[in-house]
Amino acid sequence: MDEEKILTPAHEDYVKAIYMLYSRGVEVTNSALANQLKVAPASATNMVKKLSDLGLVTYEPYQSIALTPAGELVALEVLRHHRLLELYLHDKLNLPWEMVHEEAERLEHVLSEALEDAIAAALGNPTVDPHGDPIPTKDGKVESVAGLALSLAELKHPYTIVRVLLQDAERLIYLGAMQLYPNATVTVLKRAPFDGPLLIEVDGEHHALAHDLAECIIVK
Amino acid sequence: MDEEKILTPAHEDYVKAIYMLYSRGVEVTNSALANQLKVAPASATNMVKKLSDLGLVTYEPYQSIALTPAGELVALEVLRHHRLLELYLHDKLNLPWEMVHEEAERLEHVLSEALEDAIAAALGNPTVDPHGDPIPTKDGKVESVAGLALSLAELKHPYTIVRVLLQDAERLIYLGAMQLYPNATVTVLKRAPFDGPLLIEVDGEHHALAHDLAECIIVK
DNA sequence: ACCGCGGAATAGGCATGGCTAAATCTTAAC
DNA sequence: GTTAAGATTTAGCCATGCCTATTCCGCGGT
Repeated sequence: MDEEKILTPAHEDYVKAIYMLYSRGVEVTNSALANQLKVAPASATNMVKKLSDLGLVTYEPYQSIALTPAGELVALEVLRHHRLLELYLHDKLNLPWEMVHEEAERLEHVLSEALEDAIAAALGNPTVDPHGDPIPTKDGKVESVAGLALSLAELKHPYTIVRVLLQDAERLIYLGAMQLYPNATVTVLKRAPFDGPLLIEVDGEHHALAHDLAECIIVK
Repeated sequence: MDEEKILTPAHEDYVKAIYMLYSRGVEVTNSALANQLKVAPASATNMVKKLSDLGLVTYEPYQSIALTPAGELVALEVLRHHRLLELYLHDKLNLPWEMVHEEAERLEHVLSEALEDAIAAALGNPTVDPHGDPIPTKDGKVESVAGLALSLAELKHPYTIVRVLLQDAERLIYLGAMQLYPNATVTVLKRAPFDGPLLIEVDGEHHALAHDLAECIIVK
């Protein structure tokens, strides 16, 4: 049951996207996938059928999609590549955190086992990437990051940021400008009603933070 | 005259191969290219026509192929990526020299400008890779490496290896086992007639070295 | 139970980048 | 000068992955 390694970057991207949607609690439909990957719905249907033939997903027409154990392993391997690369690019090559995602997006598909190991070793076998996302182990285990969204945090209580659930460069730059990085300490001073912005304090500075951004910041 | 950046990895591979053949003094024909890239001759003809349309090569049916200035720039950029990566993987990630070529072969196509710069900076803007091959500068200049083939070296005279003109892992492992790396000191003790093997001394050890391998080792 | 609407699947195209087989050109031998 | 061998090009095919247009399903409203 193991032929493997005939997977193209496209296969990997789909499997990864399925995993991401699923782990985010979204129902994995072909159109959700298409939307995530910025392709036409028909393209997703097509590829999902191929993944099904490869035994990486279970799929019946008009039903939602799920990864098989084999598919999950593939997803976790790609994710491991991605997050190791993000951390490496950030820590060893000093790329700013808003750049590492898109770089890793391309590099993850051409990373050999040997290079993966070398990178992991150079980083001291780390467990989280620069956004606080956990790095799966080689045998496909991910530790879940405990914490709550900043939007739900107790007022006037200092929290430590453990994770930032964003990839797009613009918003990461914006958060970075306020020093809202993992390990930073942040306090919510006031919360506007009706899901309005939060007044927060980071690094001695006060900022207003939109509610939807606060939902993406996980603290402890 | 500059639209660029619609180049696929395949385009880059062809342009690089044309540059390599040309710089090695081989006449660049479609079949030489096909042979170099391990594709069928017809495939090479096809792609060369596309490169010609892109203005990267000059080509008339049944004639040999040459890079245009634009094509040469592309080739040198790819080569810069390749050799920077080789050096980086070798020096910073401790991959053995026989592995770096094939790793770089895949990575070179997905290296952004920013990452290229970061790598070059991390290495201190080096000029040669682990095989002694010169690294083109960003503006497309290559310094030629002076030296002569070990097969032509004077007897009983110590030389320093400056370059090893091989990529395949097996032979690099073989040379590595004898410590025949760039910067190593080597002395030819005896040369067998009829292009026979050379008796050499490296690192206090005596070895017999086939003539064709000696031709690939450039010393000074 | 029926209808219709929207989401989902199929059909059919297109570009890339390979391939093989057939036709064609070059060249060198007779 | 002809011709045959070998290299080169053309023709036509296939797989990948994307697309648009069309058809089909299934569910909510009546």
